[in-house]
Amino acid sequence: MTSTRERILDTALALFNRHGERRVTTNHIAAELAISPGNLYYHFRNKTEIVSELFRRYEARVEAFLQVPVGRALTWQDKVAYLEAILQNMWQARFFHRELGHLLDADEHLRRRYADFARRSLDQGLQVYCGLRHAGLLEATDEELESLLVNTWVLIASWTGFVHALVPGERLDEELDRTLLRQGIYQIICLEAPYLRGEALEHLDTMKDAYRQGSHSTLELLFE
Amino acid sequence: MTSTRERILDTALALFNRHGERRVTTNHIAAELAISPGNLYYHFRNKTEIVSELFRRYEARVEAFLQVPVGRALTWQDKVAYLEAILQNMWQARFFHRELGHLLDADEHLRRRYADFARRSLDQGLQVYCGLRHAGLLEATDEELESLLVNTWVLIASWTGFVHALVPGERLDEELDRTLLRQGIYQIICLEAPYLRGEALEHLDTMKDAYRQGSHSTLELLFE
DNA sequence: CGATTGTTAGAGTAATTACTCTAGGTGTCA
DNA sequence: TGACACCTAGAGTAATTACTCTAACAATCG
Repeated sequence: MTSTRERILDTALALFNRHGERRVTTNHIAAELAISPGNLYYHFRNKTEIVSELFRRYEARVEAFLQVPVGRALTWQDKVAYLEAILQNMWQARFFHRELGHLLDADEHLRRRYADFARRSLDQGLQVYCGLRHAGLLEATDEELESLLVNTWVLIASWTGFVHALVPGERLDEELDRTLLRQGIYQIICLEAPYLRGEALEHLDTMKDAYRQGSHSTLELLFE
Repeated sequence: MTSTRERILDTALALFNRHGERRVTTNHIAAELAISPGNLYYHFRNKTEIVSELFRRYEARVEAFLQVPVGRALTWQDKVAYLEAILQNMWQARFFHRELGHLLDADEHLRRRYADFARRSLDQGLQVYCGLRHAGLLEATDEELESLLVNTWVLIASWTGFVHALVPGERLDEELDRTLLRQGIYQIICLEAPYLRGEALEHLDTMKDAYRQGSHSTLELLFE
C-alpha cells in the first residue's frame, strides 16, 4: 500500500486538475482521503509545498525524456515520441498550466524554478530541432528554428488551458480527454509541417490523419 | 472628471494586471482609490461583477476591429493592423488571460460568454484569413487555414501568460512591456510566414525586422 | 425651505481557510 | 515489557476577505 504522503499528492493532483488549485482547500484534500487536516500537515508544511512537490514530479518526468539520443541520428519516429510524451505529461499536470499565472505570483521561489525549467527545456528542445535538421528531416534557418521552438513551447504549455477554457469540466470525460490531447498533437504537427523534409514529410499526411481523430476539425470538436 | 464607477474599473484593471486578480481584494481597490469599501459595493454588487464588466469592455473592443472590410480586398497592411490591435487589447486585459482558468472555473456564466466570444472571434478570424487568401496574400488549403487559425488564437491568447511566467513583475517596466508585446507580434508573423505570398511575402523580412527589436532573439529577451 | 435622489463613509460581520496543537494510537526493536 | 519513532485524529485559531448596514452628505427640483 502506498504511503500517505504519496496518496496526498495523488489526490491533490486529481482534485487540482478537476476543480483548480484555488478552489481545492487542504481540508478538501484531507476529506477526500478521509484523513484529518492535521495528518495532512504532518506530511506537508503547507499547501505551497504540495504544489511544489507536484511540480518537481512533473519537471523530473519531462527532463527524463527530453534528451537527444547519443550515437545515432534522430528519426521521425523520435519526433512523434517527443510530442506524445510532452503532451501526455502536460496533461497530467494540467492544473499547473491552467493556473500558472497565479501559482507563480504566489510563490517567487517556484517562479525561479519554473523559469529555469523553461530555459532548460527550451534548450533541450533546440537540441532536438537541430538534431532533426541535421538528420535531414527538417529545413529551416537558425532564426526560423528559434521562432518555431518558442511557438511550439507556448502552444504546448497553453493547450490544456485553451481546451479547458472552452470545454467545461463536466463535459470532459476520459474519451474526450484523449481526443483533445491527440488534437493538440495534431496542432503541433501542423505548426511544424511547413519545415518538414524527407521521411518526416512523407509521413506527414499519415500522422495528420492519425491524430486528427475521425473527420472532425479542432473547432468542431471544441464547439460541437 | 470621470465617474467613480469608471475609476473603480480602471484601478481594478491596473491592479489586476500588476498583481493578479486573486491577490487583489476589493478592499485593496477601494484603498488605492481612497474610497470606502461601501462605496465600491454601491457601484458593483460584487467582485465578479467588476471582472465581468472588464471582460465586457475587452470583448467589445476586440469585436469592434475584428471585421473584414466590405467592398474592398484585404491588404498586407490590414494584416499587420489586425495583429497590432489584437495584441494591444490582449495586453491591456492581460490579467484576464493569465488567470483565465480560475476565472472561468469560478463563474460559469463568464465561461459561456468567453466560449461565445472565442467562437465569434475564431469565426471572424477565419473570414480574415479567407479574405487574405482571396487577395492572393496567403496560400493554404482549408485544412491548413484552420489549423493556422487555431494556433494563432492559442498563441495570441497565451502570449502574455508566457511572458509573465518568465519575467517577474518587477522587471517589467513600460519599455520591456512594449518590446515583449512587439516580440509577440513577431512570433505570430513567423507562424504565418510559410503561407505568405505576393506582397505579404515581399514585406516579410521588413516586418520581421520591424517587430524583432534590435538584434535580440525572443529567448535572449526573456532570459537575458 | 423641504424632499428626493444619488453617492459616500466606515465600522462591522459571517464565512472561509490555511494552519496549529495536543493527545493518542501503532509498529518495531531491545 | 517498555521505549521510541512514526503516524494520525480532530478540535481549535488567527487571519483574511467578500460583503452589509446604517447614517449622512451633496446636488437638484418643487
